[in-house]
Amino acid sequence: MNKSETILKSSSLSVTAGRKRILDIFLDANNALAHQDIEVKCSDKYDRVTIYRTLQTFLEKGIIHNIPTTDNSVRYALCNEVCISSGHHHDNHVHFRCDNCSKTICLDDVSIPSVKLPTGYSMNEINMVVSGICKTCKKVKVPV
Amino acid sequence: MNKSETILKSSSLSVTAGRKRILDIFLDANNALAHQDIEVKCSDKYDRVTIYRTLQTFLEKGIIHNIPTTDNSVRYALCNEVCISSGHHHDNHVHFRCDNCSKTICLDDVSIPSVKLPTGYSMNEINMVVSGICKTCKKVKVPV
DNA sequence: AATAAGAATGCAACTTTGTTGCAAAATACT
DNA sequence: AGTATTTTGCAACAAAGTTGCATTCTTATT
Repeated sequence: MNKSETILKSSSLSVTAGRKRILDIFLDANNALAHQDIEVKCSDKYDRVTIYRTLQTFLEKGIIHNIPTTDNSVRYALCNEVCISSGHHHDNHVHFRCDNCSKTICLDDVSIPSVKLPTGYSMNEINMVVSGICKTCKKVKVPV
Repeated sequence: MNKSETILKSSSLSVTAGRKRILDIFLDANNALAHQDIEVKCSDKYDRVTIYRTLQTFLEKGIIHNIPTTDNSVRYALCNEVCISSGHHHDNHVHFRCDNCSKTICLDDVSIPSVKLPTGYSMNEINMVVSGICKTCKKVKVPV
């Protein structure tokens, strides 16, 4: 039993070829993916609608989490083990979006600092997205 | 000369009825607005396309800034005075999204704490969105 | 292993959202 | 006021997302 299958079972989801494929795409990716990215990789085999529904299901089960963007293309990334097993989100890490290659990645080791909200506000989730130049692009494009 | 007109002129934009109207909508609003919100309020008078182009222009001129979301509906909010006059963004405040009323607001007084990125990453912008229950909703829905 | 119940998928049709080119209208400049 | 320049609205289109339903696949049970 491979990894994707294990994850699906532990989330009490039925194991289907489509779900395994999409999950594998996430497992292979080293960055967050938009719906479109996934569609490009497997729309020949699986319907667009299936991809929408699968992402929705994965979100609900806490297999993936979404990362807000300012360009109307929400990105999704695998949750870490703790998150998946507990069934709800413990994503307390910062996300990084590269201005050059446009990739979005989870900075699993950088946790979101706490903030104090004004009186009357109660906090549920925090999201933090930093943009800039990523490690890989910095190496390539040596600043003048 | 009213406020919207002043802002447009100081951003060296030609003053048109549509731009004034959209800017007034922002000035009246106490929360961030999605394209859709604006469309609802004035699509009878101004074309959808005009709204898209106007928001784009306002963004470029630094009159508004956008707030990332996880629901594919980017929201826009007025920038503060400093930001508008300087022509580029100094939005260093936290945004709050209420899970109950879905309104997104700028917490102008809460500034985004700094984070240390891993070696090799350089920072450009930071975005922070906190979700939870806002002041107004808290008052209304007394927790059991 | 066969089967039946339930879940997931694909398809079609549709709605909503966003984009582009171009002619008409409005604005700003002198 | 007249003209160059911008902005707008329209039309047509492209892309993104949703819904209902019939078919296929999974899973649990015998």
